[in-house]
Amino acid sequence: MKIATWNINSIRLRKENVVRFLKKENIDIICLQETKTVNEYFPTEFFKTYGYMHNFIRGEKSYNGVAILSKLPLRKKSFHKFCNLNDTRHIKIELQNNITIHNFYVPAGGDVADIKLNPKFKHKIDFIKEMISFLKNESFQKRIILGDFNIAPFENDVWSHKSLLNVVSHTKIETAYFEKLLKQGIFVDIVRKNFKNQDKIFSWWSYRNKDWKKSNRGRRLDHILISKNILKYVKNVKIYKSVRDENKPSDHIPISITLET
DNA sequence: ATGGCGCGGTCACCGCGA
Repeated sequence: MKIATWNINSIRLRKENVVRFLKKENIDIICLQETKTVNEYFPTEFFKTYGYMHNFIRGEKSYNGVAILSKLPLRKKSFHKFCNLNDTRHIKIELQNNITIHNFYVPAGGDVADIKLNPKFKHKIDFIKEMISFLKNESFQKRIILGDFNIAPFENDVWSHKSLLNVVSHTKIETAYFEKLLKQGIFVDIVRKNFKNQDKIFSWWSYRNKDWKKSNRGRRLDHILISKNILKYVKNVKIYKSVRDENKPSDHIPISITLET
């Protein structure tokens, strides 16, 4: 079973890119973020023609939006309204093998890393705090927590640790909460675990660089965390850097894990 | 030190991303 996560930055604009990736990599379940459309405009039927018969889609106009498209049956579809808002930043599904998947789109947090000065940063911090308590309260499930967390947690998850310490996504406030999430949820950062600590790993490169590959000012903002009780099922982890080179790409790239249950 | 680009939409400017 191969599961991927990808911040697609508009599903309507990039549905062909998604299909190309799904076919090439033989993905069973794709979890998308920033779909940026209401459910009625989501290309649900289009993905069914490629075998993704099962889905859980939760979108809104223009902003946010999460979706899970699957070849395998989904059961117990649900979502939680984080920060008591109606924005579309979370869905949860359960598979027939009892593994649950949470798909998250965490708020970006604006420019100023101060909850008193910047309501967007406060929203981000409140969201993560609630994520920690929400996930802690789900007991003893086999879980995969994935999506765009908008946090680059470790030194080699950014192109320059020094330059980004005061930049939202890599501040100590955020990275400490990420580590708290791992600890309290008893989660493994399976992507980081598959690399050496000193390896630079990125999942996002800004559109604003002339040559993203040459400047390589990336960050690892997208994550796949797994509960420790399914660590033994993990057979492979992949990051698809070449996808950033496609025509009209998303600024994020997909990541996948392969499980044998 | 700043700005760079790209998305959707009350659509040519604006809010937002990070």
